[in-house]
Amino acid sequence: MKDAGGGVSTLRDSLAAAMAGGELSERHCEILEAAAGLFAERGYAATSVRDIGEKVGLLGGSLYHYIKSKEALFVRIHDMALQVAGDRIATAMAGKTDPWERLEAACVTMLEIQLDPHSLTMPLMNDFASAPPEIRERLVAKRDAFEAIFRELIPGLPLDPALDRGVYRLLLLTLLNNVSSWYRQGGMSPEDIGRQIVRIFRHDVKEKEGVERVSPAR
Amino acid sequence: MKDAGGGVSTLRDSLAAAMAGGELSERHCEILEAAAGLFAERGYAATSVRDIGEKVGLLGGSLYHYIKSKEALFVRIHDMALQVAGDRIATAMAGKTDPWERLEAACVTMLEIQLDPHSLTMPLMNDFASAPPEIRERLVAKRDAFEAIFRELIPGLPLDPALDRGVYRLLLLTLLNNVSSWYRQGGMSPEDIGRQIVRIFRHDVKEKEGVERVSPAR
DNA sequence: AATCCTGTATCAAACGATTGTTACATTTGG
DNA sequence: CCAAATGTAACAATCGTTTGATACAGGATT
Repeated sequence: MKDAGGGVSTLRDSLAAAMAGGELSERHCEILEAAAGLFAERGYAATSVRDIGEKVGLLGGSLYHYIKSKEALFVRIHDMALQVAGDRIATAMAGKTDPWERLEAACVTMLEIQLDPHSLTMPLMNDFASAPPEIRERLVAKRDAFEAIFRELIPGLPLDPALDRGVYRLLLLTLLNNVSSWYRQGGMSPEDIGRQIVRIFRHDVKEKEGVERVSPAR
Repeated sequence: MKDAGGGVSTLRDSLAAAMAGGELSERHCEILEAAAGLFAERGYAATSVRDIGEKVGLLGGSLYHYIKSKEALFVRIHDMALQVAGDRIATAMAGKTDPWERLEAACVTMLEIQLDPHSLTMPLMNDFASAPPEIRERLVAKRDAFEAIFRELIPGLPLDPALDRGVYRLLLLTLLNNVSSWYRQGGMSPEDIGRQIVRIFRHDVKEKEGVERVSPAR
């Protein structure tokens, strides 16, 4: 797999790195990871601190020597997940120049992250609903920053002008964020699904006849 | 009596009809409607019975002369919303024969339902996560039945064979179900968005030249 | 070597708040 | 005056969180 420079490719990797750097104890890692899984699985409101504790073999109250609050824990996980995802997508796109290829790389990578059962991270990108309004603000802001990747990617596409680029971007992101709701292992691979999505979303501008155009790769 | 040809078009209408039919008291209606709004807004786990009571001007406990339990309330709302949506989409498609037109009618109608601030209904179609596992089963089953509309619609499309019809359907439904997460009033209309979606998803099979093709035998 | 000290990690138990729910009393309208 | 509608008040459970005690490690002191 791609291991570019710093090579952080999953939440777990990121946690391991932070651990090696001495910023995080092993237990701290376990807790973040367990919490990430539960939040992703059942949502913020439906996940109790005691649930998280049980998953790492601690009492609920014992977690508070590692976390400041449940909210802070959630926010932290969310931030880390976005960071990891952003980095990984960026490195996946690096090198590619063809706009559609770049888009495909971004989509496939995003799906690989979200659908990897071991990375248990990003499904919480859509859990804003059950989170307290105060932290929701923060989450939305961070996610918007993350989505800047796509905001920069899409203007470069030779897209059929009949399509509104604004909704186009929103629809694509909506899709990438929610495939996790029906994806089951054993069927199509994240890569296959990503390619299908790009195939659906690929509508090249119609080339006018008589206009020379060096067509990119294909 | 619900006449499929005539006019149940929102959850509120459906409630009004049930009220007129004597099946539901007015208060009962208010409660269902308020609950629908809150469930849609914050999810199942993050909505308390007292919240619902407050919205209709009652104490939490007082609701229990109208509902059996919070779970039953949720299931009921979910079922009604699906019923209403199914009926409305069916009537919107009635009459149309062209496959793409039928698809567009279904998509636009689905979005109109989900994005209508007065119908406050269907966003809970994706709130399975925070609902107790027992009722989740039931919800999934009902939703699958609802989605049969699309399962029947898509085989009729003259679709580019490079696209897998299975994921195609899933992706389309994912989109329709989640536009509500970013839709804000004042921008594009639900109809506009629906049309954009169909435009993106429209990939006709390439007709081979010289091959006569009559309407698909079936 | 035995003792003390300090800090971390964990548990046990409880706090007050909130949850879904119920039993009973009270109001209200016909 | 009765029945439906609503309030009052509490139940046990669970929530996030805090407190205080306990166990155990290593380093410093005696």
